[in-house]
Amino acid sequence: MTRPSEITRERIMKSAERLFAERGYDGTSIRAIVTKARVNQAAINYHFDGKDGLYREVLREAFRTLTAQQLEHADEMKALSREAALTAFIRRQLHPLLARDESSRHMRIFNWETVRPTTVFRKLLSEEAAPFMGLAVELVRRFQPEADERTSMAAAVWLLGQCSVFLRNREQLAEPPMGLVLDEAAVDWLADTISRWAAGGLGRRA
Amino acid sequence: MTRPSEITRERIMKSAERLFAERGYDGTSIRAIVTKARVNQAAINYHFDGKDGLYREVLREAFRTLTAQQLEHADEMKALSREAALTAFIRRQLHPLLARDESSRHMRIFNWETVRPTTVFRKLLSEEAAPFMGLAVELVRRFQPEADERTSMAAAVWLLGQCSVFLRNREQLAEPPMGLVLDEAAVDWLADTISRWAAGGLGRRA
DNA sequence: ACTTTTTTCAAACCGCTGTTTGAATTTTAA
DNA sequence: TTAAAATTCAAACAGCGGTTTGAAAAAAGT
Repeated sequence: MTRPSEITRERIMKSAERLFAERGYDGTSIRAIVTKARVNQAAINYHFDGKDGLYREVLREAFRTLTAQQLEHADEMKALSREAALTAFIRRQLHPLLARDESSRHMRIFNWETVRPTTVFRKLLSEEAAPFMGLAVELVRRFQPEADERTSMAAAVWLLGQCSVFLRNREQLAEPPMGLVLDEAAVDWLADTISRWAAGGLGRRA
Repeated sequence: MTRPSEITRERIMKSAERLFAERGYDGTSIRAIVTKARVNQAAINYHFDGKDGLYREVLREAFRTLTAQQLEHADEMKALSREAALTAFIRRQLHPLLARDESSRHMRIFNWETVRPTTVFRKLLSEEAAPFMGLAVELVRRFQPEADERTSMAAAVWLLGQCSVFLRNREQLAEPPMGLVLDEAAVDWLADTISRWAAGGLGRRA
């Protein structure tokens, strides 16, 4: 691997990540990417074997860093009470709301995939989502130790849905008739509130 | 209004609704629409003033029929207990899971909009979502009569999120590592389960 | 019956898409 | 220093996108 080629590779990846997050796969032209990255148009085909290949790389990277954020804290969560662990989990899920950083871009790329999943994405999910889902299932199991597998899985998905609806519709929620502006303080409040509601729901007998 | 022109209008609308639901706005070409509808290509520009105009019509229609489904039952819900009303509401929200009918297509069209809302959609939402959101807020208020406005709104969104995560990710959820196959029986179970969890969460002190 | 309006139609237009090409340039290795 | 490999580059290619056009056909009005 030579140095200069790595540089253009990185420039392309960075620009592509931003544009894919903003406009989605179809909405992003390779001309837009190479202009932003200030590299030649053919570079994408040379380094990534086409637009598909580039997208695959961006997707893998996004998935890796997003789930890593939760998996890193798996151990310390075991030391917490189930309520505290739940709050910590939800807070981390809501993290993309706090900053317009890498994590919020990655989240947006995923949102595009939920409407019409690419085969690349489907495969990625079925191969690598297990650890993350395991974490969520483990968490809800602490509230419902006697629940069967399907119930636990549904509860985990249910929990994630409570977060994703705020992540996904942030802009819409800020406007009327909702008027839910999610600034930093509001996100703190939201994380606590969701935790309480979720814990209340799971706490009762299933 | 002449009869034959109404017929081609309807054919275009029907085909467009299906294709927009399946592939989204950008993913649907007017050539695909006119082929499916078996009308001339220029008909879209003639009847709808372009692809944008056609999409606007489809969107309005989808929104109208979707929210109508809940609003129709607003009165009878007042006669039910809060728990029963919640279950009925959630069951109706999950209805697109039960049949591959109009409602599930309309839901898909909306899902496309959540990633990158069209200005048409933004306007539609801010103008016409109030009655529907009002219904949801009213419902959660029965569990938390003392809650402030922001909390009630957040609770309503929270509630909708618990449903939409299953609506949106149906296909993904069926595959490993989740393995949640949502057939008719499973949807019944899911509606009950979500209602119980949501009621449990809202029931406690906010 | 005839005129006017509405509606359909095939063809063309023009801009944008992802990819390919083959030569020029740079980097690496001997 | 020199030969080979890797990388960059501008240009062209082929196909699809939404829209426009102007004439033909059908329908409505008189």
